[in-house]
Amino acid sequence: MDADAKHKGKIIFHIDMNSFYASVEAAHDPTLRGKPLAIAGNAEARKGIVVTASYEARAKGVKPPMPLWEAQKCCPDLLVREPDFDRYRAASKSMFQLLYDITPLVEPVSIDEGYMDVTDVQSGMTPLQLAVHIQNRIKKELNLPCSIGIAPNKFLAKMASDMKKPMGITVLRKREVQQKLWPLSAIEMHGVGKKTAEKLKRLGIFTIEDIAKADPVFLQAKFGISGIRMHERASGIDHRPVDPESVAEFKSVGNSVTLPKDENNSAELKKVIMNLSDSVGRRIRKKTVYAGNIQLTIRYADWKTITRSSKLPHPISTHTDIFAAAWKLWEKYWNGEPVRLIGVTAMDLVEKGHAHKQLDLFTYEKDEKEERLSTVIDSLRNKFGEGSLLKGIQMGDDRSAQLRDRKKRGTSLEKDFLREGIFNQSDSE
DNA sequence: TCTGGGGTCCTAGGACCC
DNA sequence: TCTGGGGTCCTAGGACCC
Repeated sequence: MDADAKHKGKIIFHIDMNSFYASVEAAHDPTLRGKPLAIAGNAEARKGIVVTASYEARAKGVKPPMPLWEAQKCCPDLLVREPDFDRYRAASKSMFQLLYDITPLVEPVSIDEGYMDVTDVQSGMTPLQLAVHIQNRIKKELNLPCSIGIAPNKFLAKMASDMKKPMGITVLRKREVQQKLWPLSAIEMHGVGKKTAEKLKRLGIFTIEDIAKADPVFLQAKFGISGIRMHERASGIDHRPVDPESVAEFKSVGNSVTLPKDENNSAELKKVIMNLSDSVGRRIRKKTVYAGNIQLTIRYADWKTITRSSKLPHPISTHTDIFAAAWKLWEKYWNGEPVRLIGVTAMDLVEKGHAHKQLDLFTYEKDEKEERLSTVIDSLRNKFGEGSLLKGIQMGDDRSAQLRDRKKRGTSLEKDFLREGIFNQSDSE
């Protein structure tokens, strides 16, 4: 790379889908179009929170994450749909596929947003024309609206995509930072939330301009490394590259549930922890990683939340092992009071190939067997759905009885599936 | 009628080791 | 007799984002 190229500015896009879940539902069901729509869980199951609101709903004051009853109060004709994540994942996949058509330098950030580094894209178009082209394709082919920010780095691109919604395209040049960014209040800065904004106010800092003009040493003293970062970002500086690999680098995989009612029945709670362990196990096996650490989250009725984790002697991936670890934490730390939410998270994830390094042969073979059985059961479930096999897994308290049960059900059918080549099918999603 | 579920990153204290 | 000072690992909590 020559000296000129090194100093040449980058061109970064931030693509931000507008009211993504609501827009996907409207694309799917024409009767929802142009109406105030909220995507929210079941209120009876205490999941009645607005996750996404259409712009028509936002105009009436509906704003996630608002309790559904509150949303209905300010918008009586609000249409409500429960989230359909499979549908959103499919739409997301199509959307990113369109972006990959332009360049491989795409970094998905979440289901509905991502960065692109289009510096070296040879399209014969200006960056603005390219953005219009992308926005049009997403609208035409998927019937979904998005906003695009164009800037020399990720932070400014992100701030730019926020400036005009829905269906906006905003260019934010470095030299426009003072005029376009500085007037915004501090909380509008990506990375500054409610708590930090309040603390900034107490320090006499109200706008992004105030942050940029504050002494970075002072900010560091008050906010640590985040203070330095805040100061840089407010000045329009952000050196993070667009990293297409970052999607694959999972740090943790967890599942949690808010229970229909506050629960202190031990048997019920045990079932919940089994289910969570089961689904976390399936998800990490699908990614072919092992967990070196299991974390249990308990939220009590009064909203007080604790997390307890423990590093494992060796990495695990089966339902049985994950449950055993989570249950140990539960027995040690649950204070016996009614519980609102439980979560199980696999952390310290390691690639399959590196997981068994320091194990003796016996443990290794035992693990391989268990894991193979888990994989068989995963396949059976994919094929026949939940239910038939789940019973066997969830009922027994005795671990070896469970294993025998799984083995009996698994191995007899394992051959059939090998014959059908089900293990060679690649996972969708 | 309070307040979902999936994550990442940072901080801070204690244990432990040299 | 009045006791340093790093460095690393582990754990818990909290801020923030979508």
